[in-house]
Amino acid sequence: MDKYVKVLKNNHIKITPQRLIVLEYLDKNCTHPTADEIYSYLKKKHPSLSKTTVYNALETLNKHRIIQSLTISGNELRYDLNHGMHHHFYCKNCGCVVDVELKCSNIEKMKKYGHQIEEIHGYLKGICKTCLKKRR
Amino acid sequence: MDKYVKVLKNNHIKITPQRLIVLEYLDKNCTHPTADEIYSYLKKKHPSLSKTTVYNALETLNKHRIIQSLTISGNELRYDLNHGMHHHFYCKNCGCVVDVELKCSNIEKMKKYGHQIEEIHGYLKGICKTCLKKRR
DNA sequence: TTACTAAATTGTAATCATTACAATTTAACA
DNA sequence: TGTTAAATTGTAATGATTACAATTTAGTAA
Ligand SMILES: [Mn+2]
Ligand SMILES: [Mn+2]
Ligand SMILES: [Zn+2]
Ligand SMILES: [Zn+2]
Repeated sequence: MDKYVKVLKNNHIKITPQRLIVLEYLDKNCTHPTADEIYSYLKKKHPSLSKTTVYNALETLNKHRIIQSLTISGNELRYDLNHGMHHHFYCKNCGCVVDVELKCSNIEKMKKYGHQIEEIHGYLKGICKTCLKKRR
Repeated sequence: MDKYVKVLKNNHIKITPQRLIVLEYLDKNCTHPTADEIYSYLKKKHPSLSKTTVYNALETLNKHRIIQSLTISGNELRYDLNHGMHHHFYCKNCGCVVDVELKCSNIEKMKKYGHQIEEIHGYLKGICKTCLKKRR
């Protein structure tokens, strides 16, 4: 059975071609794309796709914790397959978002505050390696 | 000399009443307000204040690292006086943003990636203590 | 396989935070 | 006190996201 069909089945999500291609796109593109980037790319091969459907699919996948949304860039959400806890770096110059593998020791310590923690996001911002080189 | 005047002077920022009241508001309100919350409150005592001016003041203060902007809630920026590194908790139920004092050991480790780090944000999301109690 | 139905998709319009811009005002300095 | 570059103001534009109603479809059961 198809890998992505299985993911949706396991989460009791109705299987639709639109959800499958959005999920596949996020699985194969680790660029933390925006909804519009996902839409624009998929629209080429699937002209009947609606942007609203992309938003709906992302919301559904997010609710089931299959993907996560990143608020790192401020003016638009970015999406990421939920493959274990990791942090992110955002380049203020080129806008790229890349993974940063850092252990986070804060989860345990948070218990004392009494809030119920459901998500942890570590966002680092600055100028990426590539942009730094170009500036010389 | 007034405390806030001094802050602007030290940063070579032209002193205007609008910048002063925005800065004072953020100093006295640790609620991580949005631009609109700041504007709506100040507008009452300063009817000639423009929302654009609030945005401009926030941008200027942010550029000089006197304040920081938080992208934690996704659909709007929140602002915070820059009083040392600290993390934030966002309640998905009531929308509140509160400080979380956690040491972050990740700054040193980031050097290996080669990116130039200018900001570090730790965002925790879930349901706050108060909302948890109300749900029982 | 077919018919049914709740849910998903689609396209368009609305919302809302933020930014752009041009006219007016003002802080800083000589 | 006069000058001027910068700041403020009000309005219009932008752009991501959401609301909504009409249409289509996935899943189920006869
Ligand atoms: Mn990632
Ligand atoms: Mn804070
Ligand atoms: Zn870059
Ligand atoms: Zn709450």
